[in-house]
Amino acid sequence: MDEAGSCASGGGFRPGVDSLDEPPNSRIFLVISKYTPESVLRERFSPFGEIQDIWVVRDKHTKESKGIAFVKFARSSQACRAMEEMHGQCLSPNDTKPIKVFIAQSRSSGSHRDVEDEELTRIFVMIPKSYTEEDLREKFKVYGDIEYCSIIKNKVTGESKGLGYVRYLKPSQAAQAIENCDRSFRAILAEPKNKASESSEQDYYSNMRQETLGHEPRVNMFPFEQQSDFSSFDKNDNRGQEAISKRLSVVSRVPFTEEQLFSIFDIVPGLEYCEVQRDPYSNYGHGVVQYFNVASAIYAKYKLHGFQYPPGNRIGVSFIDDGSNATDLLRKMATQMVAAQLASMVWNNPSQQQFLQFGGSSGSQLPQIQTDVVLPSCKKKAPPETPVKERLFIVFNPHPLPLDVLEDIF
DNA sequence: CGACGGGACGC
DNA sequence: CGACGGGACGC
Repeated sequence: MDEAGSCASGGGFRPGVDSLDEPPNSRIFLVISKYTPESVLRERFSPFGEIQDIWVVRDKHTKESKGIAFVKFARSSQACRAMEEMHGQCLSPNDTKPIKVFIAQSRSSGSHRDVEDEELTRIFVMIPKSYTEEDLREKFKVYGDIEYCSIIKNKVTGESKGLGYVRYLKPSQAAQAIENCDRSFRAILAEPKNKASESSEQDYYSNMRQETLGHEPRVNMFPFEQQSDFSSFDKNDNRGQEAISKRLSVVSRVPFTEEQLFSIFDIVPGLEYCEVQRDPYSNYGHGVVQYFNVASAIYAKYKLHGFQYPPGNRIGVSFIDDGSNATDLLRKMATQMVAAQLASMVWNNPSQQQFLQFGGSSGSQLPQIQTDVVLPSCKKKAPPETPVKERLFIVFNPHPLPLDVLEDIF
């Protein structure tokens, strides 16, 4: 019997009953080479925790691997850490493609959509009514980097309803909070607030492409006139509890270099500096960028949070609380000032114009698209019949950036 | 007598 | 492109 593999943790795991996803989000879904055997998976994934089951999916008749697998861990935090560290890795030196790792959809859900970090990083807790956001942060910061805390309050009296949210940067941090915080908090993963925007964000990229399809690159015309496009500010608004600052935290499932980070965030004028933070315990890309002013940072956050870089991989952008808490009024003012400031900054900055003209010119400098870039959502790639010259805006070696995406950013 | 269980975000 | 087997039974 395969005792070790299928029945560990004191008889807690019983194949047959639907303990496949107990506790929730403790199983990962892998896209691997067809030639990777189970033994390699066991070897590479056991460091993250107690493996309860490994299953390489095979064709029923030919028994050939379909290049996908499931690994069930005892705890969600183990599965999350395995995902964070192994996504994009090569399991063997002669593998041509890096693997993909996602939290598996629960078997009952029936969906095969990739589970996004958005759904795995926010927890919902019950707290004493006396708690402030700062109290909440103090209690939960031991489990990881908190993006923001919020408390549900009576809208008129302002009194707490004893319910709160904590958003972490990484899924494993939220999972650890749920697993390890005092039971009295009744911590669970929060349901994503807006289901609608979730599905629309899924097509964010392709929608943008459609809007601008057929346009010639307009390197000398910036669509600053249509400033009503700031509707995107509301979409990601965190209801006042996020800190506003010049500093932004950037996370990604795919690691990035300092040069890549710079290239992305230098799109928004006013970038002061950026740095990548090397986390030895995670393969996640993690970085910090700082702008000269709050307005640029706000603009960068709301334009680049959820931005796909490389295509198919969403980066997460959040403010780093530097203590200089901005009030709602300041936030609104800053938001309104952003446009005007940006306009002048762009026009006054020769390198920015040069940057655009360079991108809009010829296809002579097209680099190869790197094959080691993990693209979780391949369906979002440009259709092959589209002329490459019109589709790609090559500034970000090694990752090309579609021009329409750039247009939208500006 | 004596302390369980509940739970959702201003568009 | 890349999503679901195997094994077997108690209040």
